[in-house]
Amino acid sequence: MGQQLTTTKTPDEIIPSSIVFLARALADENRLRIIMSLAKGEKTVSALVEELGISQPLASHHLKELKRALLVTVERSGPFIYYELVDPRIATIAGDLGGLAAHLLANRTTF
Amino acid sequence: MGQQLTTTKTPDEIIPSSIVFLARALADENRLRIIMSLAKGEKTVSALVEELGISQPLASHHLKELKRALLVTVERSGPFIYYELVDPRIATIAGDLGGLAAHLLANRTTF
DNA sequence: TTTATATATAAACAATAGTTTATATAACGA
DNA sequence: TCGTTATATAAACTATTGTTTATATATAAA
Repeated sequence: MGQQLTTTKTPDEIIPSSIVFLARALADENRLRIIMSLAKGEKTVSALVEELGISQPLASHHLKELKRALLVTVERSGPFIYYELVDPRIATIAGDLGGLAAHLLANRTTF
Repeated sequence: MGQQLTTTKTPDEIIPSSIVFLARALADENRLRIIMSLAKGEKTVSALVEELGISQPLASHHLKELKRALLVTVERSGPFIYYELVDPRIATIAGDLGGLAAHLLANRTTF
């Protein structure tokens, strides 16, 4: 178990695949909203479920993917499980993508 | 035809979906390699096909997706069609993701 | 014109990924 | 230990996406 991220590859091969790996984490609206929410501080699953209006199993599923992508850490406190962003840079990068998207949309010629 | 990116939505809804839209463009290894290659200058389809070692229809397919994501522009010159990155920031952001990925991998506790 | 080259498109298929529903596990208070 | 709450997991289903194969279109040279 646990996705193999490193093998015997040249940097040219390693880097693209690890970029793709993180980009995938941002490429789903529910995961992105989880990331943005966690950027404001650690949260329990139920807090995310309520805030985002998604089902509990769906939240757990996406949190597991974010863990697989090394983006979140998990900590239990009694019956609650807190998820926390490992590195806030992922939210910054998401913001950069949003800025670029806004720029591309504003300057696009074709509809 | 042409994906609807803007509707009557609040910024909270527009921004996530446009981020997801661009993140998807980076979330495939072949598209990412096309972006990285175009970051070094405009290229014809055949040049990309040769450089990346992918089939011509596959290259055309991914280039069409990048065009849909507003990331590339197209220009014909004789029988050749040149693709060019609209904004180099997409490559910068990809690089940022790579830097973060390297950091996450270096600092990860679980395998 | 015909032929060759460059690219796009369409159809079929394969593979991934997201979602729901149902159920299991873990913690804790009564 | 029983019931309740919080979360995870598994299975089934659906939807989306990537790839190949075959064919169409466009340009230009012979």
